[in-house]
Amino acid sequence: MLDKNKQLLYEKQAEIAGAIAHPLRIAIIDFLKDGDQCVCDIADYIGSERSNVSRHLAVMVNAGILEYHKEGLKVIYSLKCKCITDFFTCAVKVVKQQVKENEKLLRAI
Amino acid sequence: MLDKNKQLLYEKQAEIAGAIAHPLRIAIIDFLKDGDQCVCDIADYIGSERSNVSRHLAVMVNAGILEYHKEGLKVIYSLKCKCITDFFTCAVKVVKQQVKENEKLLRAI
DNA sequence: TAACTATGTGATAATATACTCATATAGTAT
DNA sequence: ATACTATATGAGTATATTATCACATAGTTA
Repeated sequence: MLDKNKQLLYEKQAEIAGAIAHPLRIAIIDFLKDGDQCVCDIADYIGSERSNVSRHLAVMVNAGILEYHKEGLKVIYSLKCKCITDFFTCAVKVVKQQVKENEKLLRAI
Repeated sequence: MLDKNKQLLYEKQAEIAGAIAHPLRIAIIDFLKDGDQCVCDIADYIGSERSNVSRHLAVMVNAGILEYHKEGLKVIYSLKCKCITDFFTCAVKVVKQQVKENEKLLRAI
């Protein structure tokens, strides 16, 4: 059975996974991988409203995967833990595996 | 700007992250790490209804991170891609970092 | 000070997720 | 065939997430 401590860790980990679990947030993480960016540049890049981007950023800061600092009017966001990109490496593997299976299926038709 | 293909990949990756983003599902993944299991044993382990567990399993199969095979009445689930545990390694790092920061904060009071 | 720019937040509506209970399905055993 | 066990699913409710708009805040510049 699950003990309380493990459960607590699972909740925290679920929050972190949840903070990644959105196409726009993944786009943001992928963008920040190549360097820190302010909200307006992120918004331009992913093509969404600043208020919306601001909220998505807040979700990720809250989960502990992003950090930020202010520069004048701008707020610059950056990845707090580069290891987060390991997830993407795995996710790509999973997607490739699925594509392979779909190809097999297609050939069987 | 984001191109269509990247956007498609981001959506798929978000689905995978979403399939991890629940305490019970993380508990299940952690449980399956040590060996394949049937629904009823998973349900007993995490302490939730079988119907609920069945749905959580379906989410993960759908996202491509679990697979299953039938053995008589039982359905045995297993991790499809061990690399999924890399995410947990990173998540633990993130959590530890947060704890450290909280300790700093505490000492400042 | 006034106008401006970047960011964040409250309120709302739309949508998605999660859990529960009852029921369906499929395989097993008597 | 009947009763049983494991699993999955439909329906309903409760809750959470997301996007949008309007507005608030904070720093900048004229």
